[in-house]
Amino acid sequence: MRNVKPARKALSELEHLVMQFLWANGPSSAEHVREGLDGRHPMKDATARTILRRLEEKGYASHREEGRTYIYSGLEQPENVAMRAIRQIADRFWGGSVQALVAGMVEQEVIDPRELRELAKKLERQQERKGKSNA
Amino acid sequence: MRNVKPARKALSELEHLVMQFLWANGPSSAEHVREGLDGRHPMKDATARTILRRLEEKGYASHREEGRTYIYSGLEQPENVAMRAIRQIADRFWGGSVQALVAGMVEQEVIDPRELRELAKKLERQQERKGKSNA
DNA sequence: TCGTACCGCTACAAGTTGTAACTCTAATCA
DNA sequence: TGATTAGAGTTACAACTTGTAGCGGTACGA
Repeated sequence: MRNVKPARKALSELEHLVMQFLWANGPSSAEHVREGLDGRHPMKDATARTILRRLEEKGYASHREEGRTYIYSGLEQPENVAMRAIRQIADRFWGGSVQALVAGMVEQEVIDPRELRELAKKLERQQERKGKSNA
Repeated sequence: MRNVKPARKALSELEHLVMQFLWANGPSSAEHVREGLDGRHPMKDATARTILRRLEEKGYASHREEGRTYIYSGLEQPENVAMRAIRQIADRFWGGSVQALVAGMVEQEVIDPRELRELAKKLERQQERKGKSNA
């Protein structure tokens, strides 16, 4: 029964957007975030701060103080967060089987099997290299 | 830009559980659902009916009347619903690239590349057979 | 010293979620 | 036929989430 994950609270749309910003731009102040998202989602500075605070509460981000400014950064890599989401889907729809999930993707024509095989081959080679290098 | 999906409302935990029941057991009455989930999630019949009604409102289920009883069934296959979720993840984390998502799965060791290649091969053969049969 | 930048605290309306009572009606049983 | 019952519709409601932000305090720079 795989490691019991703390079922972290899910991210809302806006929280997600902010996380994406943090992931893309690295540690940032609230003002930096607000400014950076101004094109996509304008908001007041107070709003940006609220979102960042909530992200911290939910365990997705943390801050350090730099002078009087809070600099927020993502606690996890996006891949990690994504994988939790994927595993949840596998759990809910295929009793946790990731193989079944991938098979579903092919059946539903979300990915082409030929393409998938090519990709797998490439990834396999990559992993072999990695395996050798840190053996 | 793939067919524009109506961004269907997401399923809550309990709604999901009920959908799983419908998928696993086929068309069912409210009482049947309540009874079937009694071990996992006990609830009153009124609650079961509310959930089923909401599922219908959200477009996940529909009912037909059998005598005075409503028989609910899932409108979509679970695979479809799952795929929407997966695509959303791909969108959010990899700009929509399903390949990148799969690569992420390998990197995060959610699936083994060797295993993936085997699976891909099998699926490819399957698809070829299918292609031939309904050509 | 005074404005400004930035923080914490608090709020709030709208929506979601789980839970269910209450009511009405048609079939059912005595 | 009158009473019971099963199952539907309607309505409610508290807790929580989400987006949005005001307000007040404070430290720092001019």
